[in-house]
Amino acid sequence: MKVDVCKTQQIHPEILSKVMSTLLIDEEYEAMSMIFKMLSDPTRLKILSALFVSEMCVCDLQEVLEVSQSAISHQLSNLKQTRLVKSRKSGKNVFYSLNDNHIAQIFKQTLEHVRE
Amino acid sequence: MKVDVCKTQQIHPEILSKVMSTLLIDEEYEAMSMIFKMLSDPTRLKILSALFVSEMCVCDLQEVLEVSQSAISHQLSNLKQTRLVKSRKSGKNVFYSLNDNHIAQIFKQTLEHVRE
DNA sequence: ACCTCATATGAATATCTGTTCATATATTAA
DNA sequence: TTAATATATGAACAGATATTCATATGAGGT
Repeated sequence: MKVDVCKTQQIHPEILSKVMSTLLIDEEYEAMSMIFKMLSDPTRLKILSALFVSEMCVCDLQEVLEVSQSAISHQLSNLKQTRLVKSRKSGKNVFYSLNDNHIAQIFKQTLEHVRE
Repeated sequence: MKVDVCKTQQIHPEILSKVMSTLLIDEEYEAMSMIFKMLSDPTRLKILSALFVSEMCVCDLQEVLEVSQSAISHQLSNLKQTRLVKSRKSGKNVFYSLNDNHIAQIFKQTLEHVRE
């Protein structure tokens, strides 16, 4: 049985120590991956990019996206739980809006990349 | 059976048209979500943040991360297929490095957000 | 040629994710 | 109160994903 361990160990000690010293703590990687996960679905991306323009109620979002009301509600729930959006009630409607300044920048930067 | 369609339609026509005109094409959302998906896993994030510092061979990466060689190889393969990293062979080693300038910026921006 | 080390890869598996369907809740109008 | 609209939500299901395990490939060293 082959053991899954690098035998040589530390082929490049200088690089290793340099890299080790710049690594983040696990909690930071977890937190970042959570945000990226929220951005990794086209439906949620569309919702967010709509909200960049204006706050919107679910019904309006339904007109803009081509997705069922239920699917939109579920995704809004995800976005809210991770604090990317917030909501306010007004009569029968619930209006959602961005809860995060950084997201638009991250979005923009990635769009630039994609368009290259 | 309840039909999943908003009856009122266009509660806020001004907002709707404004939002519609700024929406991207589906291919762009797909492409962006692909990139974010690559950033949405802690193992891949660690790999990328190590590569920000220096190119590295798989064996070195294994020292830095606490993940099996196989898992690292699989993830490097994913990162390579989506063009986030590139590789070069040197003897028994394969060195991986970043293939994308934007990624570091996106990473940095998200880290700032997380640390707020 | 043989052995060893570094890396890759296919299959299997467990977990996670997004959508749908059905239904619940809540607000307003009649 | 009853009906209708807007939104939320739980369960079920299909598809995606990350890891592991076993093994394959490939390059050097002896």
